[in-house]
Amino acid sequence: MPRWEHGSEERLKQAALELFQEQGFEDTSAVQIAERARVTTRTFFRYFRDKEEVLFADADALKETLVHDLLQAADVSEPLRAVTRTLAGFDWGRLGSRESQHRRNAMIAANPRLLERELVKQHQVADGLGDALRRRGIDPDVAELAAGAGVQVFRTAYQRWLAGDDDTDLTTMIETVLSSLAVLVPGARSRPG
Amino acid sequence: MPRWEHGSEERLKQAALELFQEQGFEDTSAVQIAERARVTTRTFFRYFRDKEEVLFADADALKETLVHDLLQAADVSEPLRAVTRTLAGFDWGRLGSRESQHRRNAMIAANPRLLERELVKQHQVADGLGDALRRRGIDPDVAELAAGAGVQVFRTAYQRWLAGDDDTDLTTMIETVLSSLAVLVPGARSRPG
DNA sequence: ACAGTGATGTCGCGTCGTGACATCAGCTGG
DNA sequence: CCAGCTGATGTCACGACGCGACATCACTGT
Repeated sequence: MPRWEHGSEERLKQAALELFQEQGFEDTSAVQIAERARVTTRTFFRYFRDKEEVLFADADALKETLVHDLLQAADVSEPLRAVTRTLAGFDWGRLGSRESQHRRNAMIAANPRLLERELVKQHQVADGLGDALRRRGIDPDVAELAAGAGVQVFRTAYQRWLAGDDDTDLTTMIETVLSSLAVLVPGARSRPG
Repeated sequence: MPRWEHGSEERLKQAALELFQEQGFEDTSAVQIAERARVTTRTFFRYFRDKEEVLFADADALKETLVHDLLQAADVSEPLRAVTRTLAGFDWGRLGSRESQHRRNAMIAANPRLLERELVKQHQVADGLGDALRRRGIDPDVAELAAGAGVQVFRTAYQRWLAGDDDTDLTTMIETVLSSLAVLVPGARSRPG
């Protein structure tokens, strides 16, 4: 097998993000992206299902990583904590600076179609984590709920971290949000210390 | 203001559901739907944003109802229970027989685009319920988590009810799932009785 | 030199969704 | 009864989307 340059995908992604930044997502067409990357429109759609998918190119790999981490986790006797620990353990800086993640987030929030896609990706992560928990021997219903709630907790913490009013660590943020979940559950008592 | 027949919307909806049933969602075009309803394609898109939206025509009204119910709820001191009670209190039979809801569900599950839309609608319901809780004086973070978790619980219960292996009541199903959530939270003890 | 393979280009097509304007029915005041 | 208004629908044109089918070109190993 030849060592293809595989330059197109990266160039397309780069071109798309630039154009989204310059003129917004809606007002950027696949044709424009392809032109800037010096390929055909057809080629664009070979690499990306649709325009939306460019912004979520890493999501699938991210999911795989998280699932892998959870499968390797030392202790899953408390499923919800195992999930949040897994999410907290990931190096989110790999996805770019907080500033750039913030811009990406704003763009997604501003566009219904992008918001849909984001929810799907999060849902898929939750699904994957739930499946991982089941493979670790957790009861199916509990696994699903733990994964869902865990992702929910993370989402809240992540949004707060993105807002960046204070400089709290993402891990700490997750812990804070998680602890507030305890008061939700009937019969729960707040954690000591 | 004239008493318009307003027949088009209902006819379009009817035609669309028939065609989806007959030949699947993907293989049905807006043109076909419009033809069967004896209107123009343009008219179809005046009533529905897109093909997907036909299957979620009632979702917005449903959300409003649920939000209204939660705002009127007697007791929200336990936010999560308030949410699940609200969801359990709704008359889901209004959305059609369990059989027809099951078919609708299968169709959605089989199509990525429809799945996206469904997640969005559920998310909007959770958003609305979270907002309602906030207006009832619940702490914002707790409100968001309670709404999210509540919808999550409901979704699990609903799926199980749809599957219909046993003939358990939806309300009972919700209660069952909810009780299993308790074991998730660190420091929680299971409910007595 | 040759055939094989994978990325890309080319062409054509049906669908999607919308803006702009025309039309037609019914109602409303004179 | 006419004129004018209003809201639903039709008509037309258009750009964007996404994909199937096939051609082409670069590079590979033998």
